Amino acid sequence: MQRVSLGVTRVALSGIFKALADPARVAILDALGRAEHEICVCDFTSALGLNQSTVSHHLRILKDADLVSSERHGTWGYYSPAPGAGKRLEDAVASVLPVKELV
Amino acid sequence: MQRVSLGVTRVALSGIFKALADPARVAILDALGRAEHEICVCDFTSALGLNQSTVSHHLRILKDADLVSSERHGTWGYYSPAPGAGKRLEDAVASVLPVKELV
DNA sequence: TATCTATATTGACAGAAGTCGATTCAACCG
DNA sequence: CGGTTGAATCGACTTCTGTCAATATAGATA
Repeated sequence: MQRVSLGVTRVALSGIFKALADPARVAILDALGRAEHEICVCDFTSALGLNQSTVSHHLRILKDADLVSSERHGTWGYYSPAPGAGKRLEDAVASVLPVKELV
Repeated sequence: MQRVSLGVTRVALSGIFKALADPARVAILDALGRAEHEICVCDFTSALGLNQSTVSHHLRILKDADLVSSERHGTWGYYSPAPGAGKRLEDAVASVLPVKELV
């Protein structure tokens, strides 16, 4: 029986992945990534076929995970990918990747 | 209100991330990635402080997601990262990454 | 055969997560 | 001021998930 070492930040790591562990949030992030400009909440409710409160809920989870950032213009709330979100995701994946497969 | 396009495979994508959305599974994958050789189930039960059936449960989830592969030697079950798991993970992340941040 | 051992599966339970309706909040406009 | 509108929050409900104890399975060994 060999010794198995446990990484220190596995809870934090799984937290990032948990933020992506829902089809709606993947769709949101994907749309935000492709968009030329910021997207408002109301755009998602129709596109996702979800209630407004549900969309707000998913956006807050993505924001808590620092994957998106929000900005308020009047009564509209606009969302965009958070700065550095890409790098944080890549780092998260790299840390669970098989060592041999790292270049 | 602008049109928002939805990717086709968002359920599949979120499924991959869901497999990583638990600290125990992150630890398992991380350990398998660093290990020189395959690791048997019994190694994880002590390292993770989890019941044997719980470890089996997590391993099955990882296997269903094609992230690990298993092999049986006698009564022992040995696990290792599935071939191509790294690439699949990288592709999954790339598909939700902000386009601008892709090199 | 019987028995032991490592793993897989099943059943049950508590807590987490997704969803919606209703309400509240904040900014705009009469 | 009051009313409207887009978004956030709250409350309730259902479904999903992680966990363990108990049982079943597969292989080794006597």
